[in-house]
Amino acid sequence: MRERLHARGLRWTPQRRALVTVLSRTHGHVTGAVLVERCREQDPSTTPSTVYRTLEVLEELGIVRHGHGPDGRQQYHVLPDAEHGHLHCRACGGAWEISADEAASIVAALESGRGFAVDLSHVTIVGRCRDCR
Amino acid sequence: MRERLHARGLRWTPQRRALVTVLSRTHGHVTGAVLVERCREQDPSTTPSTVYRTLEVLEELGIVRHGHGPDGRQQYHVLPDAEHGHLHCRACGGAWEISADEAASIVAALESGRGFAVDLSHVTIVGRCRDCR
DNA sequence: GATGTTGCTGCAATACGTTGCAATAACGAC
DNA sequence: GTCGTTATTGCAACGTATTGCAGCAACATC
Ligand SMILES: [Mn+2]
Ligand SMILES: [Mn+2]
Ligand SMILES: [Zn+2]
Ligand SMILES: [Zn+2]
Repeated sequence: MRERLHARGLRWTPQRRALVTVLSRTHGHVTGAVLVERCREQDPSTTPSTVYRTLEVLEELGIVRHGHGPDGRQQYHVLPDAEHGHLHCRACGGAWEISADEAASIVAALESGRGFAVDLSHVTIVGRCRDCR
Repeated sequence: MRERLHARGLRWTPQRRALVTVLSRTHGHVTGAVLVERCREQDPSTTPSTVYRTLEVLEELGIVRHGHGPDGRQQYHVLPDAEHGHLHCRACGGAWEISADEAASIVAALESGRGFAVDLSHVTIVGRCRDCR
């Protein structure tokens, strides 16, 4: 991490170290607010603005990615095995991942039809799951 | 409007009348915050909570639909001619609509593969447009 | 180890939205 | 028109996220 930051003229600070530690212990998806809270557990003096700004930096480095839940709140995930989108059932609150394969249809359609490059990590689709219909 | 509400045991209040008036003059997409602002122009005593709660009611009635911009903020649109999704370029801020046809691929894939019913109005896809690549 | 540069932090203010609760008022019934 | 029921409002507090700015500190250089 330290080297990745330095390579871009950025700095390795205690606050960043704390967030990276928190992230390394995180699996699956987390909201930004939860990450702030977990950093506070480590260091109660943690400020939200610093956490959110650090998350932006880490996203630029490709360490994390974010999307938004059905309510628009940020959801982060760390170093996913494979890029994927997100599926949420409005009725039961269930959440699933959309694989690149599954999304290939729309990604290809927008690519060839409009020359548009889709950010699959940021895609969230909301609706009703089989059980809730 | 009055009858649609009464049919469900709901009430036709001045505050709802004001929002409906504002909406009737609205074309395309608007953020929730802008709607609050426009209601305030008509009646400065307007409260955000009332506006947002009324928007929920109107959405249940099918009068409006909402999605979220790339930043997660709410975007409403009134009685669209056809249901559609939303496409945003992260670089230039450009926005386009995704027709039902264009989205048919993914909607069908999730439907047949998982029995999932997609809410296309709520779909927002972010990435880079042809010009910005 | 001291010094200068400049990226980062913390603070305070702001924006957007939601929620609990007590008071209000729309509505139907008489 | 009056009255009772209960949906709705307005308020205050809270949750989530972003931004400008002044002071601080990580880093490279010597
Ligand atoms: Mn939503
Ligand atoms: Mn986003
Ligand atoms: Zn469900
Ligand atoms: Zn663009």
